[in-house]
Amino acid sequence: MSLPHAILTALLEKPSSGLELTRRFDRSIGYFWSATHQQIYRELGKLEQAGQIRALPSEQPARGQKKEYEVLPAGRAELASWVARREDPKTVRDPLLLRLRAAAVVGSTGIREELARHLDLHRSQLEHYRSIEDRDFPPERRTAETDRLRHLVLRGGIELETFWTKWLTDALTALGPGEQETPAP
Amino acid sequence: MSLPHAILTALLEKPSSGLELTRRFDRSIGYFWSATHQQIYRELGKLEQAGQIRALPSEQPARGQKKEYEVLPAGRAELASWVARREDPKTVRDPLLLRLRAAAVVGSTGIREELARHLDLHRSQLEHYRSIEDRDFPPERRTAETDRLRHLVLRGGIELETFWTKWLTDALTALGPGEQETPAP
DNA sequence: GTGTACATGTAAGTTGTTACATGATTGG
DNA sequence: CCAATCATGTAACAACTTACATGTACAC
Repeated sequence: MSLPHAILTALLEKPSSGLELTRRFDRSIGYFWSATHQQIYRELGKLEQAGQIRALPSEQPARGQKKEYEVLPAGRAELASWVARREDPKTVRDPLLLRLRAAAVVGSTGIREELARHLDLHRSQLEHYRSIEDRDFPPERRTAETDRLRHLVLRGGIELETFWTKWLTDALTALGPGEQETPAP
Repeated sequence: MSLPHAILTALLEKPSSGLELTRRFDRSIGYFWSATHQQIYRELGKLEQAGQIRALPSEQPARGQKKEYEVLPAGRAELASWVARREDPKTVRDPLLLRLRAAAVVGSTGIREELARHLDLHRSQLEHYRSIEDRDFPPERRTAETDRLRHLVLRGGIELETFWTKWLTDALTALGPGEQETPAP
């Protein structure tokens, strides 16, 4: 139940069309809640029907024509109530950890390369977050409530990627350099 | 595409019935890939049809009767190939980070309590993982390949929970003690 | 005119969630 | 016998994924 709220947040930050939202879900807000354009268009339709957003008045509401949305008071109220809601952390589902556990049973052939590849990906994501932090959150911009909150979210991303790079580095060390034996069938 | 592989791994570790699997998905393997009993029964049916597992011979294959499964060679092969497969880390979807970002727009009323609650949950999960580490992975049990891999997975859980407790502690400090102002509508 | 980027959408399938249904076994 | 627990399952829905369809605008 988070996608509609992600969209409401994005639209409050700046009214947008479906495709603009899609692009913003590929950076910024999408770092914490990803979505494809199909999900977004469908959800925009639902939110409009529910009276939480509306399309900005324009001449041609046709296919292929840009359609901008803005949040209505009902949408803002729903978002505020969601922010205050209690919701337990969702149970973890991590394919890489699971694969390592499977490797403990069927043998770890080929998994070293995969770990190294993931390490690269997480390292570059970490660098990317750090450059955003340098650009958008210099020390003097960390006093206003809004900026403090946004910076906290980014810190979450930075520390999460830091965790992954550290754990993957440790894992590669623990696995050792060479080929691993395969447990007998 | 990870649930079938989680089940294959669990069944290789120990042949089980659907309900036993469900219980193991509530601890151990479920710490990295959670699933409900409905998902598990459905997937067991599919895996059996695909010839990757089979029900151990027994008299009554009736409703209400326990049915144990074991992995067939085809299942083990599929699991091994999945372990060696490349798969990018899935894009992040974290409701709590998203909620904080929404709070930056509509105001953070009530979110402090929620962060404190999550901190408690992550702290106790961390303690739980640590007790498992003490029990199952004393230093002398970290030399065999299988044990090293399983320990790595657990370390992943431990460091992930460490990240959350640290970030949540920082977040509560940054938010300060009192009520937060609400941005004007 | 046509290829490319922009922009919105449909359709089908898989995975995950929630609620409920049914039968077997056992302790009191 | 009856309640509680064990055990397997159905059904309906919601969320997400993948592939494709359609139309507009504009540079060449």
